Amino acid sequence: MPELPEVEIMRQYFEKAAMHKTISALEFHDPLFKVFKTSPEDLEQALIGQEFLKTERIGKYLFAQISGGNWLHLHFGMTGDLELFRHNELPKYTRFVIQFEDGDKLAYRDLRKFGVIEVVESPEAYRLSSNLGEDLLSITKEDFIKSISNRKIAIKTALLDQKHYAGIGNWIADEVLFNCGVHPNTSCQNLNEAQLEELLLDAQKVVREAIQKDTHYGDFPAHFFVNYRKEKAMHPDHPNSPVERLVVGGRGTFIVPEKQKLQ
DNA sequence: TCATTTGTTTCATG
DNA sequence: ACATGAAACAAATG
Repeated sequence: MPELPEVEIMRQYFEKAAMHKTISALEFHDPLFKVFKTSPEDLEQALIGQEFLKTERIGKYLFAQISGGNWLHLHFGMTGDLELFRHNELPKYTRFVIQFEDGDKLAYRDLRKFGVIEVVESPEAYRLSSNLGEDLLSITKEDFIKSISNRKIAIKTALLDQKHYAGIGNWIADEVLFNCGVHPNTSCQNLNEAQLEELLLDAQKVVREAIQKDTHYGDFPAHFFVNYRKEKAMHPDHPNSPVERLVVGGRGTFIVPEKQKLQ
C-alpha cells in the first residue's frame, strides 16, 4: 500500500486519531519484535503519560512529536497501516497498539512485518543519519537533475532510490514513466535535462492527484496507468499495444511498449 | 509447487 | 569509499 500519497493520508489519519490525547498504555503483538527498532521498555518510557503534539512526513516516513521529547517514527513497509478502534478484538495483523486515556486505541497493522516502529531524536536528524533524501514534493528541479543525471543505472531504479528524493514507489514509478513515454530500463545518462524535469513534474503531479483522491484507487481518473497496470491490459489511449510485464531492479514493472521505447 | 506483491537493508562484487 | 545489483526479510494469494 504505502507510497508517498498513502503515507500522507495516514499522516492525516494520525492527526485526527491521536493528537493531544494522553497515552495510557502500549501493547506489543509481534513476538519476534521484527518491526520494533526501539525496545518495549524504551517505547513505554518515551510514550506513556505523554501526548502527540504534531506530525511530519518525509517521503514514506511518518513522524509524530512526543510531548516529553523525541519523536515516534513509523514506517509502513509494504503492508502497514493504522486503524483507530475501541472494541475488544484486535484488528487483523495488529503489531502495536497505543491506548489513550479516553478509551480510543490506535492499531499499527502490518501483515508482512517490513515496517518499522522506533523513537528518534527528530525527523531531520533521522533523515540525515539514514541517508534519506528530501521529500519529493519539496525537492528542487536543479537538485533532482543533479542527483540523477550522471548515474549509470536504469531510470526506474533511480526513481525508486529514496536517497535523493523520498516518496516514489513501484506503481508511481511506472505511472510516471508511462506518462513521459520513457522505457524503465533507459539508462539515466541517456536522458536529457528536459526529460528529467518532465519526470519530476509528472511525479509531483501524480502524487498530488492521488492525495487529493485520498488514495482511493477507484476514484483515480480513468487515464491513470495504475488502472491498467497488469499484463495484457489495454490502456484506452493505446488500444493496439497491450501492457507488458518486465522486471527492473528486481521489481515487477509494467509498460505500454508502443509508447515506451528503449533509447 | 511456484510466482507474485505499492519497501528497505544487507551483502557481495567491481 | 562508492556504485551497483542480487538476495533476504514475511505472509498471503492465485
